[in-house]
Amino acid sequence: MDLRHLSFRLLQVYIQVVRTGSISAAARNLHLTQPTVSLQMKKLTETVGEPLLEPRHGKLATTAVGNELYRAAGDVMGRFEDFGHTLAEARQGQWGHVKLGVVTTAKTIIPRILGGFYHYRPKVDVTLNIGNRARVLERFSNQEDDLYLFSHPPTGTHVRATAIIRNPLQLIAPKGHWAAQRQALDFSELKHERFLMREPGSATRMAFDTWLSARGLELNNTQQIESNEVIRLSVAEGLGLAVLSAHTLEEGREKLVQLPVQGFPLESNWYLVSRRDRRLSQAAQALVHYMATDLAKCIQPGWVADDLGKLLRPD
Amino acid sequence: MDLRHLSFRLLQVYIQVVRTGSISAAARNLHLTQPTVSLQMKKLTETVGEPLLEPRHGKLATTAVGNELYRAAGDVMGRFEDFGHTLAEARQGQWGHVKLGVVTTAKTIIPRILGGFYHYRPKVDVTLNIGNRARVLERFSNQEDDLYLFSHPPTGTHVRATAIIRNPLQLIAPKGHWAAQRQALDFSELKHERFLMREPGSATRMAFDTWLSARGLELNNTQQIESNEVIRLSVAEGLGLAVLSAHTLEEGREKLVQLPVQGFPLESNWYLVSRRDRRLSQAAQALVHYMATDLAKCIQPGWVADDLGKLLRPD
DNA sequence: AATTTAAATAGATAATTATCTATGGTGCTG
DNA sequence: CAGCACCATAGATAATTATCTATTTAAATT
Repeated sequence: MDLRHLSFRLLQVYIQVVRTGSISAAARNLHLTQPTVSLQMKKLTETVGEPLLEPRHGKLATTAVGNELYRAAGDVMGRFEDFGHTLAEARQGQWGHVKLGVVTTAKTIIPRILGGFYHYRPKVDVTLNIGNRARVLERFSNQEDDLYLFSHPPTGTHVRATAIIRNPLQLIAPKGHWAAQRQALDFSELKHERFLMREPGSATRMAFDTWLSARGLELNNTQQIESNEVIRLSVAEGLGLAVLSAHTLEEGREKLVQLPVQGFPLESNWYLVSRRDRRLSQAAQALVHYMATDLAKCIQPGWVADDLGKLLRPD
Repeated sequence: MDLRHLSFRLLQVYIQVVRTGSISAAARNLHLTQPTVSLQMKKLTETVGEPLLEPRHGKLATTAVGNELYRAAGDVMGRFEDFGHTLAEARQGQWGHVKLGVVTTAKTIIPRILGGFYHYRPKVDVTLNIGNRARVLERFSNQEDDLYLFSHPPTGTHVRATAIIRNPLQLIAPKGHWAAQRQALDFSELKHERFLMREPGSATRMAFDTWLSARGLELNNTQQIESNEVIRLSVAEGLGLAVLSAHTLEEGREKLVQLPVQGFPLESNWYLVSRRDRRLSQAAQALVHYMATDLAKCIQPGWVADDLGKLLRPD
């Protein structure tokens, strides 16, 4: 038997014929004409190579082989019905995978977002890829993930970026630092202090550098450290000052103070980034939707960006 | 999703693509060209309405939906492979149903034949319909069974009948009957005896009547009894003489004698009958084949008809 | 025997499929 | 950067399918 030319439709028709025991009745049920069904049965019989139906007591009944085929056909249709249901769920984003590329800085808020999302769509599987900006950028250009979280989104026409979470960059000093006594400070007063900074290319560093150069300022005592945590601890130990995302200061802030320098905290945001040239899976769309509507439930309300609705508006 | 236009072939191709992770490789395996497969994947994707494949690490990998489809496709193909095997068995007549219509007289040998056949083809299911000649004839004309066993097959061009078992009709008398003393008898000497006979239309009766009228003989003392067993017992009790199939005399012959009348036993046969206008199922062919080759194993060899080979020769 | 119902066959057609060759784009690899 | 391997698209065609209407044949019922 050559299965190739068997189609699901044919099996569907066959099942109807067997169930009704009549070609005409099957035709009526399927909104076909009687000859159509008759012909299809003929073709099916030829494909199988054995008689499938025989008249018995005025109805068509299956032969032994026909009955086996009926069972096989039923199993097969049932299996594909299941698939259809699964598919429908996937269509609604009930179900599926999302791959998320995240820059290291953002890793502190991610767990709360995903925690909330898990309750919203328990069957959606999220794979998280955390890396420094360079690695995530590379993943972005290789299209390895569905969605990305950046502080400074890459540029390009195929990039779709929406600010979702505010990310104030604070200027911090160790508790007891001289500048902490002051009511107000101008940044120029700090230019001889030592600053602990992330590597160039990191979003925090970029924002700070931009701010500095816009004001024609230059620092002459800096040290590069590649981890926000280490920077935070180092500042606490009195090794210098730093500009850090407020999110990394959630804990262990007892030994730190925020300096009242004009212009700080620097306002920046985290952006949810996707590629315009790639269709988002329904599961990914569900995540976007969740962020647009329920982010405030899992993030301190003050940190949520102003216009989350933008996420849902096509552009 | 509309399953109708899904064909098994398409799923087969899809499975290859998923397994090899490459359209070109799948095409080679299936002896198709690469664009063919490419196009088919496109069509399949359209049918499902969701992306199924995505490039990953230089190969094509399934999406979540694609993977579900792959599993469904695998299940379905597996199911139909099973069916294929079942079908192959049925093709060899390993398997299936045979319906057999048998006249009452023959019921004594049927169990032995079917017993042997059961060992030959244990999975073939035989349904036996036993009736008097008239009922079996009716079944024959309604095509209710696959094969029939008659003493006098019906006539007609669409009837295919082959003698398979000899059926000598013996003239019997009660032990101690006057005629039993004689070395040889002429039938005319018995014409005043009472004869117990089956109803007109039964094969035994027909054979006897034919024999009588060929010789211009007529009986003037007959009684009709519709059962061979009752006739046999009645003869034993001295109620008269009878002509009976040797097969019905297997047991209880102590009180009977066979009269040495010229021309007896009447030679007749049982015929295996089928309809030329109806294809025999493989299972039925297996039964025919069994009779042609192994009948001697379950029937006393002297009773097997001469040319069983005729069963296997198409005509 | 007449009527009704169901199945098969014939004949037709528009749509679809399966398949090809040829070509263009993309992304690795030496 | 030239070459290769891979996928996608275009364009073409012969075969097949799905479907119809109309008719014939067969079976069942009055």
